[in-house]
Amino acid sequence: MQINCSRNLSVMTAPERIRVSCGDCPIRHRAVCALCDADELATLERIKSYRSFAPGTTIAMAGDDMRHLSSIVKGAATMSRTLEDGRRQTVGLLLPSDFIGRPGREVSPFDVEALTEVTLCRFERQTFERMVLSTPHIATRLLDMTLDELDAARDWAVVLGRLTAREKVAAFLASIARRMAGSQGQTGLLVDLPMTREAMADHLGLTIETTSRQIGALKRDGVIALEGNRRIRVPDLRLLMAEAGDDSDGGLLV
Amino acid sequence: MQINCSRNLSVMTAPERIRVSCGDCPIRHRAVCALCDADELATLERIKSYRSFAPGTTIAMAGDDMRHLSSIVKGAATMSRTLEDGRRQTVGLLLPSDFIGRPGREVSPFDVEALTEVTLCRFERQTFERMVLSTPHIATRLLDMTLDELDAARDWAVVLGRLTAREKVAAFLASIARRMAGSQGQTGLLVDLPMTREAMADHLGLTIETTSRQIGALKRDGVIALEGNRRIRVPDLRLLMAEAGDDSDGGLLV
DNA sequence: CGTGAGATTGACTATATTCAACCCTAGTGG
DNA sequence: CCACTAGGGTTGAATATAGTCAATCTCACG
Repeated sequence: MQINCSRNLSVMTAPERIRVSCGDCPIRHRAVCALCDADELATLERIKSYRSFAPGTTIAMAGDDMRHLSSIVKGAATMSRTLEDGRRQTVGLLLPSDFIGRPGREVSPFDVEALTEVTLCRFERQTFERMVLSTPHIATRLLDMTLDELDAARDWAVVLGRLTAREKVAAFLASIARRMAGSQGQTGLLVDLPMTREAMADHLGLTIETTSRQIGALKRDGVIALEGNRRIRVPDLRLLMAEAGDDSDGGLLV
Repeated sequence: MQINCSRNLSVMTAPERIRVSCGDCPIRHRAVCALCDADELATLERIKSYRSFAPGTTIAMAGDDMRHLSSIVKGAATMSRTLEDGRRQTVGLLLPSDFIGRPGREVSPFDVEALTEVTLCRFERQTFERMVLSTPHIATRLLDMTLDELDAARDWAVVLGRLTAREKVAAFLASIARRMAGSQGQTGLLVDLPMTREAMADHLGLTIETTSRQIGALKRDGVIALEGNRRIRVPDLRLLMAEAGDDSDGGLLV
């Protein structure tokens, strides 16, 4: 479990003990609490707790008891499954506002690992479950988020099942570009990749080598430019999306 | 769009006009209405309508307006996406009690096609949406079903991304065996396949030929036996599941 | 009995994997 | 200050797996 300083950790620090008021929360309007009114927010404020994880560390292992349900406030994590012989498949990329866990289940079906420094806003499971039952605003929002994730998971099935290696890589980069859109220079979109080639490969159902080769090919063809290993420039997002084998604008997101 | 009589349609009949009372409904305790009490059921009874589709026909096309949300009462259908160049990936196999559509969206993101004769129990979308908001029993059940489907979709991502062709076919047959478990003879489990090799291939991210070859290989190895093209006998389900590359009992279902 | 869709089989090919070597960069310690 | 190290990344050659193309089989149905 090496500590790789993705960007914001030049010195290894103890996890910061953040405590943000819900009103100032960066994911206030996108997370599971998005629809909550002032009263409901006050309740959440009382029962929430924060916890941080260093890059590369495990947030939950498949089979673990889930004592908490959480929202990602900051950072990126993966949800994955590993087969007995070591093959691994990432089944979800978790970004700020994404929800971890589900009401009514105590055991995590997947491994969850921090890619970068991750901050979670956590609720004790049973407390939250009670709150879901009594708070339609939360139940409704949770249903909506879950339906969105289901659509995304199904879109991803098309990527895994039918796209070529080049198309897979292009689809992934395009989806990251959309979700993590960095600075929009006149030279194009700057996108920080929150993960190694290995994590990308696990997400795409490819090997590291194939992933690397396809990134190289997209670079050679001018579809992307690299700025170090963890950052790409996308001169023309339309071009990148066209490489993803689906010219429509719908679908194909993580 | 050929009509292939999978099993129960020796003569092509006009779709039967069934009308079951909710109390007698075969999916009463598994569908979106599972938690409803007598009053709620009475309301559903008033607003529901039935519609049947012949095998091979289209229930909804990607991009279509969804005027209704439905539960599958009988039969099997697929949800799939087709790329411009014709590549197709099935993203979900729909069986009795499964729900089609989602509150809050007017347009279907996928094609939905009947594999066998399908009977739907339908609700006009906006009426149902209002009912979801006012009926926690429905909202709760819908959330639970959606979370289950999300888990299944993620499990399937592992199949698509990391299993070999043989493992994919075994995983699929095992999942069907579990969900459609037919008669449990002393010679093993009898499983009716509700689909052609092509539909299987589309579900597994393989070609027809590879799918056929792997079925042949599993047969030669005694893991399965064929009784015609649409029915298999599974002498030992554990053996079949072991072929699916995941020896655990969890996960790996459609 | 002829037809046609679905299924199987074979030969060849393309694509991604495997195995291995090597590069690059940042951090470490002499 | 510079050599050393290690993790991540890239590249090349050989290989395996699934795809493609084409022929053939099967069987329910007309």
